[in-house]
Amino acid sequence: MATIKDVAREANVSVATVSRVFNSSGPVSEETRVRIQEVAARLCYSPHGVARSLITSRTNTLGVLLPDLYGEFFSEVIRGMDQTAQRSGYHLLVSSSHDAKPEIEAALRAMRGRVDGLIAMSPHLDAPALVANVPATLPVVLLNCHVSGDGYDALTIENQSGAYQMIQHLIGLGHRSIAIIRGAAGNYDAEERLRGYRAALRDAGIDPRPEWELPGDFTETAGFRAVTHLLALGERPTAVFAANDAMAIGALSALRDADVRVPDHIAVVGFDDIPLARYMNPPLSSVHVAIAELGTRAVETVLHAIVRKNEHTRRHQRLETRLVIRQSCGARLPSERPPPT
Amino acid sequence: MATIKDVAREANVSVATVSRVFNSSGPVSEETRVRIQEVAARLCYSPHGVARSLITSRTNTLGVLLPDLYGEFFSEVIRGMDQTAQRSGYHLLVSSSHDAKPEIEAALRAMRGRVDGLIAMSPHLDAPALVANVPATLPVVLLNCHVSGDGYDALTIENQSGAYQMIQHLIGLGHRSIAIIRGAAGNYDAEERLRGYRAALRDAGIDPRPEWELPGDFTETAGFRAVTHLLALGERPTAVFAANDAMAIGALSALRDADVRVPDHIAVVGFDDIPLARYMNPPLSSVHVAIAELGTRAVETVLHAIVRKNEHTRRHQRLETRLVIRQSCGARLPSERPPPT
DNA sequence: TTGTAGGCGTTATCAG
DNA sequence: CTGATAACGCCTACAA
Repeated sequence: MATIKDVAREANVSVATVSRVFNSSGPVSEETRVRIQEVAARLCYSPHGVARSLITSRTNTLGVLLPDLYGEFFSEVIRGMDQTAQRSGYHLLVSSSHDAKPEIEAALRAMRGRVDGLIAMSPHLDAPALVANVPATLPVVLLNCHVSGDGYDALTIENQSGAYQMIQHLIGLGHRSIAIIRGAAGNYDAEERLRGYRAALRDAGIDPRPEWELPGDFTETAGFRAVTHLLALGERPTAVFAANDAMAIGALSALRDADVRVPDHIAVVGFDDIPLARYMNPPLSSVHVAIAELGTRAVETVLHAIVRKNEHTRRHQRLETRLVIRQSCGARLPSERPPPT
Repeated sequence: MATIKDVAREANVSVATVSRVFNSSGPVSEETRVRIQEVAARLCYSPHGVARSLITSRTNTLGVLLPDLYGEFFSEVIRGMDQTAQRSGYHLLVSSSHDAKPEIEAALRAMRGRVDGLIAMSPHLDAPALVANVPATLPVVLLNCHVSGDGYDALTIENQSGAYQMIQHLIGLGHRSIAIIRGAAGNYDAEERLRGYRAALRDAGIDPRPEWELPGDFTETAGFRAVTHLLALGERPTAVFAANDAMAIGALSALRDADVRVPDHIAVVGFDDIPLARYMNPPLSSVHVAIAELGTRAVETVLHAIVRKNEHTRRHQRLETRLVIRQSCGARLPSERPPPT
């Protein structure tokens, strides 16, 4: 590969001048500028990112640490991040599928010196682990994590109120026996959604039934199994709240196999409102989360911390949710159709 | 951040010795080794990746260029890539959502000097664009692209035979009027799947019906619209082949809305066999593609080209597909259940 | 407007 | 076993 020196030699100038034209960082006569650009084009020269990073100590790269996320949630959040990062000339260094703590810490260390900022979404991540494994000066945004204090920027979904509203909606439809398929153990979102579920029941004066709090892990299979288990129980709830849409889809599938009709015999609702939700049979009622927006906001926040370092104040942002009522919960509403555009 | 110099000074050794213990690249007495490690731990030192890259000219990073992919296909392919890359100590620099050619070329250039290899999945990418924008020495793997000659490693799905087999299966079930919902215009996979569809009809002596080759773009919405359009036509096919599962799901949704029963009134099949396919109502027959495996193979190939540079020979690999028959196509088979594990 | 030279943090090549 | 020292490719004062 051609280096800045090659270009300088060919164009009969110094490397400094070449650097100037590539960074617009100083006066260069029009004549030499075009000559240098021609030579550069001919030699297929473009600045070596790594070398540039070393001297400027900016990598134009954001680290993204993700857990073992499946399906549309993953792709949507990455899409949001990438689009926003690209607009500001940043790249994404992605490291995913981390579920064990030592693994995460290793990934964290491996990113050292390679990124200007970090977005970490990991249920197993806490402040001490961060302090020990990332330089204190590196801007970090915690995504859907437990946040302790305000040592870091944090961005979470309004899980609890979302779940609360959904359960409240079911109660409003007359349901009093409502099961939940819980998210992965130890997961922050899972815990908050469970909290919202419990609070809504309590506030409606409905006694909690531990046997109706079914374990899950956010996969379709878990939803399928939970419902299979549920149907084997003596008494059956009239509604099921899955802590995410993937599990709700698994639940729908199990109910269909058992010839239990939705929503006639049992109502099913989910959380996240992934794009597919509206195409389910029946269309799935869910708690809408702007997933791509979550990625966008995370990147915006970390970029702000990087670019406007001094005027940046750390804070905890929460992403609003809203109920999307379709047919799976039995509410009689004007049916929803895909967007006309 | 502490540098190698700081450690050297604190430990009363030269930087060379510190470098040796961190790279196990030379003899160091046990005594000084532990001393250096202690100092390094105390100072929270870890080698600066960028600086290391500059001298070793290895970044331990793979560039991944993706189009505007949606849903599970995207997440699965990234998962496969990341897992494989991690195992070999490589990172993934991801750049996605590229649909316009100039955009792709810019992304390509921006990766220069930042990656040891490149995996590019882009319908709009061709050999000249690559030659002009990436150093000739950079190992490149083309994913699901048109391949011209053997200038690059390439990895594609057996689209045509997969589609052929699926149509053949439908014909075997007695269908003779089969529509297709096509993939995005100009997309390589889309074209090949269409080719397989046409070939299967032709070989069965069935005349092609241009009005049953519906346009699509791989989204659920496109599948929904295509079916809506189809139902408005005078004559109606007895089976619909969607060029991917997302469109098949949209199709199912539209049929349900129109009270057309699947598979009784019309058969529906997809392509890709995304994890969700088996949870559809009815469970979706599809052409199975090992999506994560696609990512894995791509990374393995590019790593081979990097690590075993001299003994690497470029080639075109094709990923096998296989038919997964569930209920949406009306074949009477033992019903499939989610895996017991 | 242009050139010179120092240094970013490492590793690699020599000597000792 | 250990230590100087020269790269790696680039940016940036400072000098001309």
